[in-house]
Amino acid sequence: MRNRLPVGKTGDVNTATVETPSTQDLIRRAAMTLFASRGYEATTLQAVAEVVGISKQAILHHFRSKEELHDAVLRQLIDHWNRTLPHLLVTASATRNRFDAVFSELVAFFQADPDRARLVLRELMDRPDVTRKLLSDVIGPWLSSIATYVRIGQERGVHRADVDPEAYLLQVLQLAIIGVATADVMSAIVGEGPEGRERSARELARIAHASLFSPRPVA
Amino acid sequence: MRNRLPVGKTGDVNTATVETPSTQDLIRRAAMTLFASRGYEATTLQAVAEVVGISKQAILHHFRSKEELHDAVLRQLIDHWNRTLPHLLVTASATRNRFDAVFSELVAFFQADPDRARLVLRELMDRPDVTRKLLSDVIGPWLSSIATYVRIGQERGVHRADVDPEAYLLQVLQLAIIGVATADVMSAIVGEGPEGRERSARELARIAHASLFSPRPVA
DNA sequence: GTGTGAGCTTACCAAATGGTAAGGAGCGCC
DNA sequence: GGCGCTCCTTACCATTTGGTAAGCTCACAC
Repeated sequence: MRNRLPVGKTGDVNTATVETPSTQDLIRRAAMTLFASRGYEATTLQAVAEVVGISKQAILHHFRSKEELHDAVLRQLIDHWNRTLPHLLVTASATRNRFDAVFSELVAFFQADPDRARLVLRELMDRPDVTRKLLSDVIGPWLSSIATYVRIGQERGVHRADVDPEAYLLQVLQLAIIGVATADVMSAIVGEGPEGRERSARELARIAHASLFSPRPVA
Repeated sequence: MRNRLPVGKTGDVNTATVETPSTQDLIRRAAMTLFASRGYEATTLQAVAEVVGISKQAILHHFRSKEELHDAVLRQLIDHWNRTLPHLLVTASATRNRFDAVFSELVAFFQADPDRARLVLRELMDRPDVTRKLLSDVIGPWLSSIATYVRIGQERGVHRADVDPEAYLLQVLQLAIIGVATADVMSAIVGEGPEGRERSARELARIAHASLFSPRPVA
């Protein structure tokens, strides 16, 4: 028997302190990594089990099926997003240069765990119709909130008049996602190792910025 | 027995005329679609066979293994790219507004068959290390050629000085790819049906343009 | 007509997959 | 001590997977 630490009745909400991660958590994390890097179909329960160091059936004890595990992983990602959102928006209103702050937070969210970007991308490709709704719900509020901000900027002449706020934000979001998801491959073309990634990241920020803000009249 | 048309010795280079597609072609096309939409692992030979309307073993008659089929599909895509490249560059030098022409050609290449974008994206995610080399070889020349063009524009002051040409082009390429690959899902958020796609496409072009060209001094 | 060979089919297989059934080990509770 | 519960294991299973073997059939060369 493993994992018989004083962890409370398993299943109750974590009591905030940093505990030894439960087996469920370990499974979720391993599955996340594997789903993200190999895809759902290509990921076997066996592979997840080996990463965690338990038997395949132990997984099926915690999650009734592979699909339920998949759902759990996804829900965790969404939860994380929703928990990060407020912080992101607070950053937005607190800073002078709001947009750059929000944008770097957005990129940071995915860079903090590239599996997030990869997983989102996989979902977009593997289950377009399901993901469409999901994405609408999850990023919809975020989108219209920031879009409003962009529009205000447009009225003030700070933002380019020809920007389509929603479309623009979606493109930026896509860039952030694919940038992180394929960072290893794509940025390697532009330069070896961290240098390439650095250049890619910088250029990404530059593009997002330059295509939003009105050119300063070089007084 | 099927496909016993006057198709010449199978395997010889197509004699240019529009022929009844060979079974090999049909298999390749079906596989392309399935690989692109479901991924390599999730695509079974059985599924390909059903699309084509033959038995699974017929596929294995034409391609020694699933992997060989995969290679064939990829090679076809690369060939197509290489055949389109010259046309793309000719367009570049023939037009006044070179960049916009090249860019729209690039997008058109993927839009002409969204499976191309999806497949590239899959490769990037599923086999990063293999794809890194491949991509370097395939788009390397294209990249440095256009990068040079961007640099010339920079010297003339037409292009923004702070653009990192290679990094910029890669970002734009990524945007084109993901834009097409996830068009259905993402653009649906911005607007229903073709309207959303229209807005997304326009915004994509705008971003690429605005982040490259120097702001016109609004004389 | 008689090979010859490409194109395809039926029959078959070992391996791996997701999932079920049943049972054991350790803990808290009475 | 016995009960019950969670956690996990071994045993097992039907199905599906990519792939092999062998043979049928038609078109064409001779």
